[in-house]
Amino acid sequence: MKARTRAAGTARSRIIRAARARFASVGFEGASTRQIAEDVGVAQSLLLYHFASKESLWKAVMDDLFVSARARLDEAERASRDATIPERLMAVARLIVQLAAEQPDIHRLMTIEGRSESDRLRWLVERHLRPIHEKYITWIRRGQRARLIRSGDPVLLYYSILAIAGTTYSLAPEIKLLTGTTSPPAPAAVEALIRSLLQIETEAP
Amino acid sequence: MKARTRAAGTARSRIIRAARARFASVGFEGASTRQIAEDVGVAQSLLLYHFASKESLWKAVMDDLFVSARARLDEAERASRDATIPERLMAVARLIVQLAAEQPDIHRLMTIEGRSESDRLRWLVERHLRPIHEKYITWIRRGQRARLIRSGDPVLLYYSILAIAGTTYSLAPEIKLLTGTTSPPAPAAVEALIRSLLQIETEAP
DNA sequence: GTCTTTCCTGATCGAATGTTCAGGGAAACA
DNA sequence: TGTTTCCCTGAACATTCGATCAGGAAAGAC
Repeated sequence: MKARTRAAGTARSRIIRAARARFASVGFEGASTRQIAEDVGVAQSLLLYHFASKESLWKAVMDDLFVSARARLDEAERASRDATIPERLMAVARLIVQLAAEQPDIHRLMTIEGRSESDRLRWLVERHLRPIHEKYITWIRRGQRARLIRSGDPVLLYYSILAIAGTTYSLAPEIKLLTGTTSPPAPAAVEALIRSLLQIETEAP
Repeated sequence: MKARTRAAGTARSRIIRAARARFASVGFEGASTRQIAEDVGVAQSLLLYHFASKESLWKAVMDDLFVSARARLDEAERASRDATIPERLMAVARLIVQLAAEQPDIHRLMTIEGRSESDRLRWLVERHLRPIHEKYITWIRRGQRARLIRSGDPVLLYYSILAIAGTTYSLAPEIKLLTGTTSPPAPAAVEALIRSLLQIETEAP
């Protein structure tokens, strides 16, 4: 039956999607494979058939996340190829805000893992984070040399961009409880904030 | 014996300190009472003698954290009583950065809890967050009316301050792995960034 | 048809989870 | 000197954890 094959084919990806949500909300240690399996509606042993271990599942979640994110980042870079460095950086920042708004899980997963020097963090840094981060930190440095971006530690500036973009959407539940606001800020507002932060002049019309 | 009484007196607070570290690094669900007890060097059943349950322990950790934080915030407010609104806000921001640098656990705990609408988050919002946040969001609004602070959603601005101050120090392990830098940015640098964000003019000398 | 491969389930393992409880031992009070 | 109160421990509880394994059902190859 074709439906069987298709259901089997999607089972793996549905597991990844459910696992991402669980890992993002309760962390790696807090998430249970049984819970994830129940979310998907399959047997718990199926998770360990598709992924050798809980840790393998976590890595698969991260790979899935970053493969698509990096593809879109590359696209944003190509599209802004002819712009100035600060505007290229803003193009990337815009996409980061957009990604954070679409999938707040990304920032949640990152902030959960980034706080203790674990083997998982080491894996994540070497496999995904370093290639991305180092490039944009270099961009910031170049923009600063040209006096088009505010001075200061480039790493601090870069992580501030991630922080603003991420927390705005990943802390939506907290903000909702606090203010009653159900709709999060528009990406354009967050982007404008980042522009203030970097002290990048708005382009002349 | 006096030493006995004193050791007993500190046992409770040592448990709170160890629990804070565990909750901050692996989250509520991921932390185990046995692990915490082992960190302190006491029997696991002692935790449930001092605190009725794991959740009570978590609440005690949060109370301990916010009682001292709010005391220092009040002090910062009093010390800047005669300044302008933006400068009062910056005085508070300076303290927030300082707190984040001293105890990155605070931001870790908050970002772990703030991402899912749980009973614990509801408790935290009503008991601690609302009284603090609403006040400063009002300050921002007043500063905006006087055109001394950049326009835009006050809640977004407020959470951006928290985000920059917090992630800078709570993601120290990630940044260390990425850059090799062992010493985190100076609080003054982070404060200057927040000033840019809010577009608050530096005081004339 | 049979054979092989792939996907998936149920039962089960030892270890670890939060919680309960009976009781020990030191200090405080009578 | 008893007696009560307060810290604290060790054993035990049922439940849940990640992981293993035998085997079944479906699809494709021959």
